Amino acid sequence: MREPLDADMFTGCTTTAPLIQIGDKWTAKIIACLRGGPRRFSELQVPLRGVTPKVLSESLRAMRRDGLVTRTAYDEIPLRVEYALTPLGRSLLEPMAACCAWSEAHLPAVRAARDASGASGR
Amino acid sequence: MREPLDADMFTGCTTTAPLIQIGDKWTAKIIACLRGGPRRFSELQVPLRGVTPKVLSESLRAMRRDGLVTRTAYDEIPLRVEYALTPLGRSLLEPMAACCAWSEAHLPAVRAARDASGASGR
DNA sequence: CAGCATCCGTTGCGATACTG
DNA sequence: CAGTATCGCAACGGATGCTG
Repeated sequence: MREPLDADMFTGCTTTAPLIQIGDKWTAKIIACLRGGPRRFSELQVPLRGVTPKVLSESLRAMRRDGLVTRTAYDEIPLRVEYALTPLGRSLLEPMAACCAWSEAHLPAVRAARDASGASGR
Repeated sequence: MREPLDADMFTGCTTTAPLIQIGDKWTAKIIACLRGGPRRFSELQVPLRGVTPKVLSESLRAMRRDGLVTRTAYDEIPLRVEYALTPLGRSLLEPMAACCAWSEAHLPAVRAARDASGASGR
């Protein structure tokens, strides 16, 4: 007989803590965008189609607070601000790569399973 | 000069597709719970503190549809139903382990960064 | 026991308009 | 250019009660 699940299985789980929000809509993509070096605010808006300045700004502020990115403002006209990954933020690229590899390898299977069960949507 | 970001950088990105919801509140934990073998509905509710039957049921149904878990009902009194990982679902344990490893390694740094910027909350 | 139905609060996200 | 301020919706998750 298998042992019962521990009721406190996740109480101390660091991953549980709502500390880093890479599960939200944009954070992971922002990190991917910054992979090749610093980027400007408006540069980020291009691949992140449809992100509004407000939301992008919120995401970046949260990431700064968590030490994932840095913000550097240059005194120029017009204004220039660049965001870059910190070493901490860069370290996130590894687990992200693992997730992307899984997706590429197994997403067809997921798609097939979905098509199989309840042929039309559901 | 760095090349500009591709506007279509994420348009074909499989990870972008809202196909698998391991980023939601419960899916990843359910997978972790099923790691050691099949579990009953009520067994899952124990470590997943505070999950309501409705939400757990919804999550499990979505996971079944995506081919991550199987559901087996036994004709007994009282009712018994067991959920188990499919090979596909089990394969998710790998990237999940990578994410957990990152958390354990770097979450103290995140916490420190957060404490440093805006000492009290914010 | 294993769920489904209904209602409801919170939150994330987006649209739009405006400022340094 | 790089944001902030306001508004509003829709989706997710939770609470409660009922059924096979």
